[in-house]
Amino acid sequence: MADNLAENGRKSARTPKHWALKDRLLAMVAAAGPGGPLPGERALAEGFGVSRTTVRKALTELMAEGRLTRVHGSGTYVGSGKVTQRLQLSSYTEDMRSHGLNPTSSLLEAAIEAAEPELAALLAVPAGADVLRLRRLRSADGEPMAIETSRLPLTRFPGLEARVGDTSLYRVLWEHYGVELGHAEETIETTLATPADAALLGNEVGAVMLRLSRHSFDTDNRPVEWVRSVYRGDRYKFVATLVSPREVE
Amino acid sequence: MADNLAENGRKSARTPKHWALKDRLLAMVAAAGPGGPLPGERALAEGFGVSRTTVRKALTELMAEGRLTRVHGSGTYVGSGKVTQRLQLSSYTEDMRSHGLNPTSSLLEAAIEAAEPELAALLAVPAGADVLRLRRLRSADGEPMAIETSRLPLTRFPGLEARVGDTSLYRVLWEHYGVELGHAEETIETTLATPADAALLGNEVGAVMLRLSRHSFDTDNRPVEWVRSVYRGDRYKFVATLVSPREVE
DNA sequence: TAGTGGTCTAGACCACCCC
DNA sequence: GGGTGGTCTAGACCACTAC
Repeated sequence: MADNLAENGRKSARTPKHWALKDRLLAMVAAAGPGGPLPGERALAEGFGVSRTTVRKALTELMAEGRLTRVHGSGTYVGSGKVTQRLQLSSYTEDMRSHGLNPTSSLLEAAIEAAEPELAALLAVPAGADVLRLRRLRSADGEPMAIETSRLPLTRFPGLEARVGDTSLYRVLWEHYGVELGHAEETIETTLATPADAALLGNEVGAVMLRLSRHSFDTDNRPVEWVRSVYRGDRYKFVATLVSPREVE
Repeated sequence: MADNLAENGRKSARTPKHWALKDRLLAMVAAAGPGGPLPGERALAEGFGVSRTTVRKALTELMAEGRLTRVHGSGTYVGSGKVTQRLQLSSYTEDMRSHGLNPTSSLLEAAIEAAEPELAALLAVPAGADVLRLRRLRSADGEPMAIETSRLPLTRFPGLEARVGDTSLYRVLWEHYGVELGHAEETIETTLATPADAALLGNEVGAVMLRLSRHSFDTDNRPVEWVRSVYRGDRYKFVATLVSPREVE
């Protein structure tokens, strides 16, 4: 068996210099240990006999893989690996705590907007209806991790804008409106950090990100929120439990 | 409310030239229409009055976002957007068909290996036990989309290596071994295309990819397979349905 | 063979951090 | 001020495609 190997040699797996460099850099990463510093880019370029551009390309890739972090005026350091977050109907706070991290969340913005037609359809309100837009910066152990923008229909949750603060949004929904989440549709894709993302997350523009879009429904199947989040691709992975259709019933 | 805006101006959202370029390129994309060609990189550089390096950086980002595809000796073309795949215990084939795409799958490799300790633990077999490794290239409408590597315990499925072919693996498991999948744990994260990935997928080395790792169990809760896949980040997004713990019971 | 994208270089200048 | 990362340039050469 195993010899329809799809033309092994022909489309040769060429290894660019920047890719090969990664192995040598990884050795330095191992030597430096967690959080340890690497030599500067100019020193690396000279040491490896390549251009600084090539070194930077290799470093950028290692950063995207979560092996390194770069701090602008300061230096390049060994990264702290990825955190696994479960895709579930629970709060960010609980989730981080279960990983032994200290989660914080700062409200960047809370504003009322008129629903665009698309958003209106998602939230089952008339176009132009009042919608509360919440924008949060999520951090863990002081490091910015994700930016999350939620939209909720104020027609269903009158006065909600005055009740959002540091407490869990889902708790507010339950205690003040008797609403409990039943299910959600969550989409995951890759995206790149915009200048605004990069400024908030201490990232580079164009850094690899994971974009999640969540459409949540209550136990009566009515839409509750529409959330778009970007998570640092070098710090996060997500895990979901899939069940057989027969098991759900 | 809404004025703990986290120092709006200070960490200024600088917009690099390559990022600004994207808007102008996007206009050309809209004009060219689906599949249409863009001018060559040298022409773009001259036209926009920037270096070819900067043009390439912008093009690379647009490619990562699925707006463009580049073909080596040929040119740059308007991309075809992302396909949404549902995270569920179903076959790739069924999933693609439901999107009106014509899925194909070629077996790159089928080999027997001795289970490393980690893999052995995942498959609940003794270390060193025979494991069948299957490597497939998944395509849709002729375009390579994903590389999938599955490992199954041959101790549980004797003779499986002779039964894998073009039929669905899950069908073989059911018809010959009476095994049906019950649930799976699926992890999603970003990664970059290795030289081998790039050669198979017609990609660039370092292109943004989605890595999925699936650990599948049968209806008796015994592990059935361990699968690692890489999907082109510019072509795929995934969607999962989340249910409240109370609903599952 | 001519044109396209893919890789790499050497060097410049800017923005930021730390002393 | 001196060092670090971030951006950009102009140009060279290679690999691949199309003719």
